[in-house]
Amino acid sequence: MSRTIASEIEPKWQAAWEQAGTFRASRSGDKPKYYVLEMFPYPSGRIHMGHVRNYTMGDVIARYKIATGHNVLHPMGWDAFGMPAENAAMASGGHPKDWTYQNIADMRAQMKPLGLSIDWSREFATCDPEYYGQQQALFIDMLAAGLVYRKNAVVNWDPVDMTVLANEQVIDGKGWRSGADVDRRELTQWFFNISAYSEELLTAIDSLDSWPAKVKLMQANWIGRSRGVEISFPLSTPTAGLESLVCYSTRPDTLHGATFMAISPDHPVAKTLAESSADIAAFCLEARKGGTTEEAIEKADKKGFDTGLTVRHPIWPDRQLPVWIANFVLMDYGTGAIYACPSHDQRDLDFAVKFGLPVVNAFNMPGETNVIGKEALVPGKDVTVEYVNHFTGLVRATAYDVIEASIDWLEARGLGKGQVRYRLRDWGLSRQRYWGCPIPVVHCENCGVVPEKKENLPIRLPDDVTFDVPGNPLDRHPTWRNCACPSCGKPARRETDTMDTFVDSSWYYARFTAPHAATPTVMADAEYWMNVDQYIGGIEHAILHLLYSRFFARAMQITGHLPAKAIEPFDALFTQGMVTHEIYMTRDENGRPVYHFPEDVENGALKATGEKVEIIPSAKMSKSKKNVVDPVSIVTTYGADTARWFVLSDSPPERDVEWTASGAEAAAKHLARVLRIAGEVAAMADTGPTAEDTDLLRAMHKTIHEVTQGVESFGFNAAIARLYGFTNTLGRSGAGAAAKRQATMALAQLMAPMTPHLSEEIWAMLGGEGLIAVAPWPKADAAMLIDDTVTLPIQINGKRRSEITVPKDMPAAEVEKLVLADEAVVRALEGGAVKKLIVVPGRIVNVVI
RNA sequence: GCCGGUGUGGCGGAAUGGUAGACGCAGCGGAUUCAAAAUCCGCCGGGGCAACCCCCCGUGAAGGUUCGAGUCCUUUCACCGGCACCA
Repeated sequence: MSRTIASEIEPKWQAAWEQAGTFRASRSGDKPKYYVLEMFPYPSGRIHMGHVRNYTMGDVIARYKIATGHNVLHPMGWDAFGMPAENAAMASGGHPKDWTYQNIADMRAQMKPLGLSIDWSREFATCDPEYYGQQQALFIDMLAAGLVYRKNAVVNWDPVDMTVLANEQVIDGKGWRSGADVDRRELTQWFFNISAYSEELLTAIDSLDSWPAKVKLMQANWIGRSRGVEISFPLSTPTAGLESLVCYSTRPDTLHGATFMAISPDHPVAKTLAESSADIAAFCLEARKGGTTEEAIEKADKKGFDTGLTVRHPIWPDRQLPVWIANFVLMDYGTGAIYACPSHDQRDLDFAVKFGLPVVNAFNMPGETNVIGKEALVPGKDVTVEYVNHFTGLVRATAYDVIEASIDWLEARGLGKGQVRYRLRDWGLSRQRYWGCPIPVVHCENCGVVPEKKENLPIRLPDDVTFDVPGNPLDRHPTWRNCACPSCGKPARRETDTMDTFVDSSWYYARFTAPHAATPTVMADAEYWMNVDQYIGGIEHAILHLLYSRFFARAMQITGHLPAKAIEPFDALFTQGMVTHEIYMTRDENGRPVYHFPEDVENGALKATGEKVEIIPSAKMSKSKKNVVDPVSIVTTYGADTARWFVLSDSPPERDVEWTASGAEAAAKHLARVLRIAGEVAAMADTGPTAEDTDLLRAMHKTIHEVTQGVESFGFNAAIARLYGFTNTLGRSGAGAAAKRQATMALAQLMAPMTPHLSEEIWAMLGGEGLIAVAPWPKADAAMLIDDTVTLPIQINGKRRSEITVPKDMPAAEVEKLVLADEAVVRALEGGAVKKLIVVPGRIVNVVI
């Protein structure tokens, strides 16, 4: 049966939708628009179960919205630039372009049998010149609007591959590909000034009502607003043209405990001192090393160098604090200099202990001499602290109030300046890579950096490149770099950096509204289709992709490419869980793990040899662990509807779902059963109504109500449970042919978003009009949702002891009488009195004795 | 370290403060069959009872609010996720 569904029914209906243009979106009609979007895939060449789950969820929403009278836009594209294509080219000698487009063709062919309601006419890949040319236009507009700039930045440089590496590509200080020691090199790079929008991006989070709280929190933490104060400490000897060291502190209340200053090895003072001192130069070089990876930071020892300089404490002029260069002070946060208060900051304390610097407890009451041990004293912001604040005089307040009072006190005396700072940095977009969108600027000896003329766009990637030598092929291409200056016309050189691929995915949602336009967007289309009503994707994009997209929506508004209402591009966001699977493992003769594909294992043993396998609990499907199930083989074996039904059924969509062979089998069986029941109903002779008609129709209306609620609230697993229940009812019902036919057609409709092919088949079998894909969603009759009688549980002292069945509108007084006459109640009372009797109409009764 | 989330049968998971365990998987029993597959029917948290009834216990742990708590509050444990030498 499932073979039939897979091989005959599914292709038939896919062809029918295709022919009818069912999912072609157009900006017309008086229906409300609805834009549903799933995060577009990277064309790796194979779809995986995670894709199936993601796109199925979007498809359920899209199909449900079509049925409820919306004009739906549901597009699909390819996030097609990026390193894997270049790596493949380096490994196999092919071309990234061929590799990518072949993968797209393969994946599209794997995706189409899923029966998704996608408007394929809007498909594009970000590596299409038509797309990246418009991205270049956008870049030029952003450059003109001051949203992009160039500056020197310290980057991870792989000297073998001759490229910049992202932090996560540096492992133990070595390049992940080359294994070479990574340098920290200062290069001129392009940046989006996203940090200028820190406050805006932070406060606007509040408006994202239909985003998961978790994602909003992660974004807020990433932006990392902090309130503090800038304080100047006069230097004993002016250095690097500076009279004093400025530091930023969020804890000015601890100023009394300041015992030394620490500056970053990259601080101008440190750099100046390094020029005249080989020791300092050596120290700074050493301190800068250590890499930027997480482990490296975790393990990093405190390193320090006493410069011999001192600064004067701004409040107590008799105190001179030594200035140290310290490896734990970062140049790109705050001012690159800190005053250290070891008593109230763990890092400062660790440093002080290591280098024998004094520790003064700023929170001591007069006369108290509380000594700080190995742990710094750090009160919570809401905790009331009791101590003499040595300058403001506040004695007992929350730490938060003390900090605010300290800032005010310092400001009033001109000693400090209250400040708000953010963790968010500007977004470096330059990549020394071939397979990305060329940055459309030209370097001219006369005119400097000049944006390319828009009529010259797209600046295409040259096809004739080689990957046999490391480095950026654009850099060493014989002719590509040569061009005429757009401003003066003299010979000039192109920028050879390409854009971070996150740029490509930061505006594709807008491009889908007019995917083939000669401008980045068309205002009328954007005005009509934006915003994305429902965006669906993995939690792994909670921060960067979504933050960048929010920034781009603002940038595109400033540059006139999006309407004001699209300032937040995604009205609702849903982050779905992963598809997981058990891992099957044996060990080789050396005890090393050997993993096995699920299809090679049966009943806990290898099919081939019968050797028992170790079963490791379910984890994210991964090729290296071989715990993968190929959607293509599932679709071939069981059909797309089975795969769709299963990935929706077992777990709530935001959680992980474990793929099991028995679960997939069960899904296939169930769908076959529904088809069988429908066949029986279709073949039923009309015998007239029976006594069971009403029961069946009541169940139908309840199911309509509950499934509708489930789909509306992303409760797909609960909706499917209701559909199972209704199928059981239908299968056992002795209702007449007409009622059964009605119930079966409703079942098909309710299942249609999840199992569209099967539903079309049943719809046609029972004489439904047109395609079920466009049939109006069934409505629950409110009157049919309420039974004539209700069964009320009777609790005695809060424990269920009995129940009574009464007419639905029986007055409470009469219910009480019946309850008091109930056998279980009488027995429990033993002739005693009822203390209290609670009747919740239509719900429950509680007898308190 | 800071911020957040989640803990319910053998398993995945249901449950607007109102009958805990819907629905599915696995398991057990039965029907059908020469037999199997497929299908259909039934049972299925733990304990007490010969047994239906019935009684006791049960949503990580301990308290609390309430007629009534998986759900609300306090404390606590475990696991998961995000951020992090961010001053």
